[in-house]
Amino acid sequence: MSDELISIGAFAARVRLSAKALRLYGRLGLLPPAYVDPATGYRYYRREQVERARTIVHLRHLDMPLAEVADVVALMGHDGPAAAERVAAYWADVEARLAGQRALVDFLRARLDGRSSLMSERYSTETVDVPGCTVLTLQRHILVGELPAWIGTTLDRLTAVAAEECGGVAAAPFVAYHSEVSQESDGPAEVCVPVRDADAAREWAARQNRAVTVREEPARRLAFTRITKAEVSQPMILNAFEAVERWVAGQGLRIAAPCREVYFADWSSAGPTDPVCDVAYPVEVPDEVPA
Amino acid sequence: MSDELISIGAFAARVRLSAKALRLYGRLGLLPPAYVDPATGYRYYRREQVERARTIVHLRHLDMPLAEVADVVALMGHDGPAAAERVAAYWADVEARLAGQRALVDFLRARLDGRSSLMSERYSTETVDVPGCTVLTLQRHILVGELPAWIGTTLDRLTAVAAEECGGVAAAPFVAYHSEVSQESDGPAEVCVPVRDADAAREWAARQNRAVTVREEPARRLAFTRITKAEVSQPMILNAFEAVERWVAGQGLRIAAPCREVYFADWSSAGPTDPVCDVAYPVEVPDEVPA
DNA sequence: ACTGCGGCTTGCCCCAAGGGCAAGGTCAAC
DNA sequence: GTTGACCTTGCCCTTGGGGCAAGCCGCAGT
Repeated sequence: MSDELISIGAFAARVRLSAKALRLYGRLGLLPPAYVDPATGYRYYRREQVERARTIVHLRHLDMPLAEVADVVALMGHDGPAAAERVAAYWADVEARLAGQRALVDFLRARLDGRSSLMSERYSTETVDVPGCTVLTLQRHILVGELPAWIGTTLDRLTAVAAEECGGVAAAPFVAYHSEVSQESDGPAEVCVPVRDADAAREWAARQNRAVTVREEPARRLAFTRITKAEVSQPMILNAFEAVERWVAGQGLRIAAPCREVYFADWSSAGPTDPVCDVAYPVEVPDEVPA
Repeated sequence: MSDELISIGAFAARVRLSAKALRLYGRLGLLPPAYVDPATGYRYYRREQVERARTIVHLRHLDMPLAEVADVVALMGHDGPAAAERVAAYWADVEARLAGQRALVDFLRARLDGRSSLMSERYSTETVDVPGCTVLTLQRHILVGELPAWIGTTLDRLTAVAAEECGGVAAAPFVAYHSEVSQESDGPAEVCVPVRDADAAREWAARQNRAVTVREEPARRLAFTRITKAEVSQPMILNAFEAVERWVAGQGLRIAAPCREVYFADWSSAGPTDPVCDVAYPVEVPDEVPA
């Protein structure tokens, strides 16, 4: 009762796929034909393969990549619940990405509508000169979704190292957004913690042979605006960056280095309306410019 | 103050794009450099272009295709609210697609979990022989999202034509899912309305020169299960199709033609729990098979 | 002025997930 | 035996870039 072979066209119609897609899935081992005529190369399928094919179709309708589809259908054969969980995990990722995109839609609509001109008045900007220092840094390419978590854990780690090995934290830690030239979705971000004992830091870094490096951060003049914990989130924080940038342009100043977020307060003990962070752009100091 | 030219690398860092992407956007006219050195081909941008570039970046983060991004930024210059509305419309489309995918996730998880084996008992399947008839048909490639609306309006139109021009509706209208060989996302669907006066139908169709055609539908033996109005929706209806298919396979029968939905009740007056539709597969009649 | 290094240019090939078409071999019905 | 529908492989096309090579360019140090 199951020994009937179905040609690729008939099978394609049954599972609502194109023959081309079936050939692709066969090549990838995702859904190999039950039998291939060695003389003619004709592919033949069996009725039992319909279920697997339909599952693949459904997963593709969720825009799941074929590589992940392959994992799910491999699981499906012997561990249905695990396969179901894999699908759930995939979809949770999608929903998470979507939450960010939804916020971005609101932000963009407001901006395009011209309503954001009101917002720029909320961000009062001023400048401050900060001395140079030695910083412990960790840099990484990262997507917006993981940024907050990564910043949190990395700040904690580097702060602990600074306290134990480098004479303590010398000033407020900050995150610089380099984005030197390439970016995959969000350019390289760099967590920086100023330390008191530069030599100890360099020694420690040499011993560790890790991604953590030590460098000199020059003295800067920063144009900055202070924001609350609630405002430190995508895409709200973009308003702050834009406001500072507009202010800098309006003052006739020039941006000298990548933008940064300076975390001067303790994150975990702050409430949503407490100021915790300065959104800053280093600007050129006139004296620095050669006459 | 705005006459400073920014090299592509510096500009890329400012707006968090790759130089490659900037070159692409320039070629597409989306964000052409303010100046291109005719001798060296070097591209230079201006600070004023940062806003446009950032908008493009945000729109791309929404996975908006560049062609549509081009429309939005073109609008942005002179009609902000229109641009904002375009973004809103785009996002509404995304959310609509997502609603369907969410339902599909639930369906798939249940199926992979093995919970759907219980469901197959809900669908009691039987067979019925229906006589051949002449049908007025309209066929179209369509995506799942538009299916219900298209079926509704097309059924109404063809039913009206059948009543006025073809001696009336001879039997329950149905929708056949051909999916002959190609499908873009959901294969060709065909709305069929049986008519009493075959000759009048053929004449009418010839006069109309439209997409509506007339054909003979042979006598069929249908394996079917009856579902309620609430169950006629993606992806719930898939359970019914699968149940029928399993029943057919279990009986040792063979599917003879594409599956169909037979609408035997008045759609608009039916409540959610009223049966309105038979989900059916034509099966081979043993006598038809040559000895 | 020379030299080096990093930035910039174009051009080519690569990815997913197939669609479309061409040239040719096969199957099944008449 | 022939026709027409079906199947095969192979090639180029899509979107939105990434990566790399070869070769120019600009700026800083000497």
